[in-house]
Amino acid sequence: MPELPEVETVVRDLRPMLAGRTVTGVRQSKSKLRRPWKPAWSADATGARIEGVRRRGKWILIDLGPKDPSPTPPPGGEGLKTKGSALAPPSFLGKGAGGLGSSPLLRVHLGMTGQFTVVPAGAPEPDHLHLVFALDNKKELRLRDPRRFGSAEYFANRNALETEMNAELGPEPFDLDPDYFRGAVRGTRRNLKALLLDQKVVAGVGNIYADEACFRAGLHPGRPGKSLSPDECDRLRDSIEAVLTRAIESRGSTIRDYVGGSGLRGGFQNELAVYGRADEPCPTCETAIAVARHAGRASHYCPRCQPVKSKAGRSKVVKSKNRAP
DNA sequence: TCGGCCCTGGGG
DNA sequence: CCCCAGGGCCGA
Repeated sequence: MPELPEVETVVRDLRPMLAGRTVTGVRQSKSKLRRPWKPAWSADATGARIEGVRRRGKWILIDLGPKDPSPTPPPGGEGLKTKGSALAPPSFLGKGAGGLGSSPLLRVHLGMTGQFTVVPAGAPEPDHLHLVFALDNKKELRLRDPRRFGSAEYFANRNALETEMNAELGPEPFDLDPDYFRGAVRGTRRNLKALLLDQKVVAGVGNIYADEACFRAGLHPGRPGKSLSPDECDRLRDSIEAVLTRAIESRGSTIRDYVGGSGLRGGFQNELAVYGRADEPCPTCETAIAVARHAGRASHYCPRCQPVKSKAGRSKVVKSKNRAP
């Protein structure tokens, strides 16, 4: 479900609702998410003030401040014991010692069907509700995920996690350096679809927007990266940016489960050119949209606007008829 | 590099 | 019943 535009929408929705709030409690369901929320984290997060909400690739990051920011800090400093579970004492690195820059944070991934929303406390509970963060304003932040491919985790050291994530994730699509991108694409025989889905090449693109970007660029998703000209790489880079930007403006695509942070569905599903439109007419030339399998995922493309481009004679001849209109 | 797997639910 | 689905991770 959630690719960059959807995650960005959730983040933008949540930010004003969460910033400055305090987590007053956490509760979880029995069924486990892909990366299980450890019970001890509930105590860690309780009492924390939410400083901000961010996104990195398809990950949601919720920055937490030091616990107990109340106007009357206990003299002993470490006096505050969390209620309930005293398991797994949190071992912070330099936390509280005057802002050493290693505050904790929550990291959430929505997987395929995750929903991360703020609702009034006590609102009817849907099924597949996995985590609930109670807030100090009679609202709660809920993580629901039917397929349970999503995750929520607590990290004591924000900087350490960011370093780790930056080692595993490529650049954000809006910061793509043309030279970097040309090199990443032209330096491999992997096809475009696989490249775009690889979070290490570009962070945040998923199946929907990979197909949409290839369409906008007029490139067949099965093309090997090394077969692209520098110019085609630039076109692809521009297309990625354009598609994601437009999708964010429409609050993402709701194929089935996706909703933003306030529970609203997206709108970009109505503007998709090829994704999910097998056999329907290409918006540009009316040719029936085709589906193929690349990198284990379905690729949707227009056989005419996105030719396989037989360079130097092999492969199939795509051009045959004179014209279609 | 790729297939399989992790899950649940919806559609044919 | 079977197959499919926005993602990521693991091992062959």
